[in-house]
Amino acid sequence: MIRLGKLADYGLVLMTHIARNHDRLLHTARDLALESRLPLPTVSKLLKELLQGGLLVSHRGIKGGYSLARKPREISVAEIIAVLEGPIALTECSTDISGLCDLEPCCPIKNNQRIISQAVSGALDKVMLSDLNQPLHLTTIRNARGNLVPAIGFVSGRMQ
Amino acid sequence: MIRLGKLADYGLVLMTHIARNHDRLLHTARDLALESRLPLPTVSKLLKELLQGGLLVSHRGIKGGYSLARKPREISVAEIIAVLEGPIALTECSTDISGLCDLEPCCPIKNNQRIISQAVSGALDKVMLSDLNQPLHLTTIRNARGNLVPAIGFVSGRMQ
DNA sequence: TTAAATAGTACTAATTTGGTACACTTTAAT
DNA sequence: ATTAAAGTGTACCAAATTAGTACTATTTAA
Repeated sequence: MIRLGKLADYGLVLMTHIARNHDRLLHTARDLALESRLPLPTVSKLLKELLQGGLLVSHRGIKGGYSLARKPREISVAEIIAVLEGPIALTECSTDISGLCDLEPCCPIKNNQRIISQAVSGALDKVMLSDLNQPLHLTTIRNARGNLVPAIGFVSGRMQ
Repeated sequence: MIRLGKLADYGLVLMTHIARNHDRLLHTARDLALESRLPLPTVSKLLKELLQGGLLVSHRGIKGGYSLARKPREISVAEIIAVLEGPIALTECSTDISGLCDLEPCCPIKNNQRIISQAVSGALDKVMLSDLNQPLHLTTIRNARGNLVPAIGFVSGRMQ
């Protein structure tokens, strides 16, 4: 399974929550922890990282809190994941940093792995935070080979 | 970083190698280990799993070995990963198996997470094993927002 | 019959990840 | 000025996952 760490998952939860309630100016770590049912230390840690990643802005001191640095439709899922888990890459080989792989000078599939990574990151670049707020509904259909493939559509009601 | 385990990475290496040399009828675990510079026990383990996943066929006994179950252009990277690491899903919530998440009955972003997972798996469904053999070349260009995005093109020479 | 190969199971070690604790800084309200 | 509520930074520990290895059984061409 291609895995996204729990922390990145939580981060998506928090960002979605802030985006969904963007009428509220500031969100404190405490409130977000309560509302998302996540432990406060973890929430604090995540908000800190999202701040450092430039996805949130903060106000310190009493009556402080966090809010989105940009509009929900201008923040991609890829960015959120990149901030919390580093650049999206499936293997060390596929990052831009050299010297991590001892086979590097002669590795014949290095570029191919990059292609795979970029396919993933390209897909996640297109999913914006605002998309996560919309009541999208996922169904599956069968393609020519008989495999189940996803189909995304809108539903009329607001999901809870 | 969205991570693919080392073993799945190795698996891609092995599959690519077999696809590249599909003129050779059978590939023994020993040969593949030598050629890929991977430890034999690990290679054996992977080939076994790829066999059980229906991606390889095997011939037992002396003069035995493995070969592809289908043509390289009919095996997707998504399938290989799914065989080695289970169904592609970024979090437990996004698999089809219910009951893994205690927030499930009221989790407002469950479907959204599915969408994210499907974006990834949809992207990897389109990358076939045969694509990994082609001398594709990856470059980056800047998009409207000034971010680097991937661009894939063909190169004239065969890379080694 | 033998040797070379795959097939299956179980275990151990290493790494990564998740989570927590604690001390420091900032700032609105009193 | 003081206080209390909030964010900020660092360091550390525990748990879960993953990687890797060893060993045994089975199959089959020569």
